[in-house]
Amino acid sequence: MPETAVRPSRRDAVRNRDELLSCAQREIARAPRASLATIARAAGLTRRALYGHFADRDALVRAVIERGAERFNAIALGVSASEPLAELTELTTRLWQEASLVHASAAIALEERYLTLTAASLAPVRARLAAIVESGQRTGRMRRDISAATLTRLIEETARTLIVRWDEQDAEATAQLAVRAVLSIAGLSWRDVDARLSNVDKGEAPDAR
Amino acid sequence: MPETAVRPSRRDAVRNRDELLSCAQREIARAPRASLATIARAAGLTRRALYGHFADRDALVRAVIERGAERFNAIALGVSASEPLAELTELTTRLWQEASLVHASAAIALEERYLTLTAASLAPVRARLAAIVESGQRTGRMRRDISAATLTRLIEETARTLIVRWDEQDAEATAQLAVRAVLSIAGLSWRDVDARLSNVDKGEAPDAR
DNA sequence: ATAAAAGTGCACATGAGTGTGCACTTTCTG
DNA sequence: CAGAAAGTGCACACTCATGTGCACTTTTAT
Repeated sequence: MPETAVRPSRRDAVRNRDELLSCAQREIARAPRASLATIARAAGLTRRALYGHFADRDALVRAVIERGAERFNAIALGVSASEPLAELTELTTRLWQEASLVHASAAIALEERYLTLTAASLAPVRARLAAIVESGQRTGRMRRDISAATLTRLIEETARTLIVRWDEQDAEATAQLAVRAVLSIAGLSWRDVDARLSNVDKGEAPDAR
Repeated sequence: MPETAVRPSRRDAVRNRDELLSCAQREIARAPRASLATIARAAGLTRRALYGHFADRDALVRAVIERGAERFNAIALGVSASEPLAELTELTTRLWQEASLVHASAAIALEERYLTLTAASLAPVRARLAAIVESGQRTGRMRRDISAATLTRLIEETARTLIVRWDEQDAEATAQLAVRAVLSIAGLSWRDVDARLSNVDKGEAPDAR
């Protein structure tokens, strides 16, 4: 046998590594400058033990970003509906359910240092959204006064804003608010938005004007 | 004569204090944790000299926030038009011109520590916007599927997002993009938005739907 | 021109956070 | 059970930023 994997490493270590990532996610979302001591303590470990899992703070943060992006991308790829506006609605709603995970990525995304990594990690989501927007504009369901690229970015930022800067208690209501905002940005009048959210999945819905 | 103002203080000192505030504004906007050394150097002064103007970092930051809010509020109070949507358009456009000042306030506003001060300092702007929204909903020109308070906040956040997170070169185009986004959030369909921005100030414009 | 105000340069104390070394204990896993 | 992996506790060196003291020079206003 080759010398690969002398010992497969213990299971509790894997659990602890996972716990560290989860806690880092939460703590960093709460305060982007959360110290390693805080994170380790939250995971029930010592600061010293953390260094057994991650070389340094940078390695930990990158792992957190990639981990968040992973679930994010999975959701984006899983979304599909008969029509662009329905897809946009579903995408926004689904991502909302992962808001707790998103918070971290969003908070870190602002840091100049990790901007490149974040952008790269979230490429699949962005690509999916871009496809939806393109299809929406082509079929006349989304606004055409703004270029596809700009509109994609605008929708992305609007969703991010709602996710990051809305600490309301009523998650249900806020999620719907996000959908309303996104659909409005997409070009729909508020009456169309309202109608669309009243009769869910009624198949062929009215397009943008 | 009473002992008030033994020496009226030098003029260059006033200039330097002003320069410090401007640079602090810019540097903090660029990196919220900018060190006092960086700020002082940008103002052509020594870190030590900075302490001659402000007791500590906290005092400097508060002064920056209040300074930014001041111009902001002045603009908000100066805006008036015949009709709510026109007012909203003008408010967004005007605030855009002060974007460089806004950047700082926005960056600092995220800091838990100064959130109270920021909110208080910007109260006039918020009040003005709230009045516009209320009037817009009452006259049927703005959406009614979202409460006035929530819609006010939503518009505010949308504008902030566009201002903070858009580093494009073409300021003109971006400013118009902000207006389009804000009007869309207000409830207009994209065709109405587009029509409104084509014939500027045509007096009586179509309302929402 | 002159005295106070403003700014410089340095030194120093402080505090928080990072990353590492090392001896020791706990906990899995085969 | 035995031994390696994982974690603990503590000490240490290092960096970066803040805030202050003090002697000295430059600038401004009268």
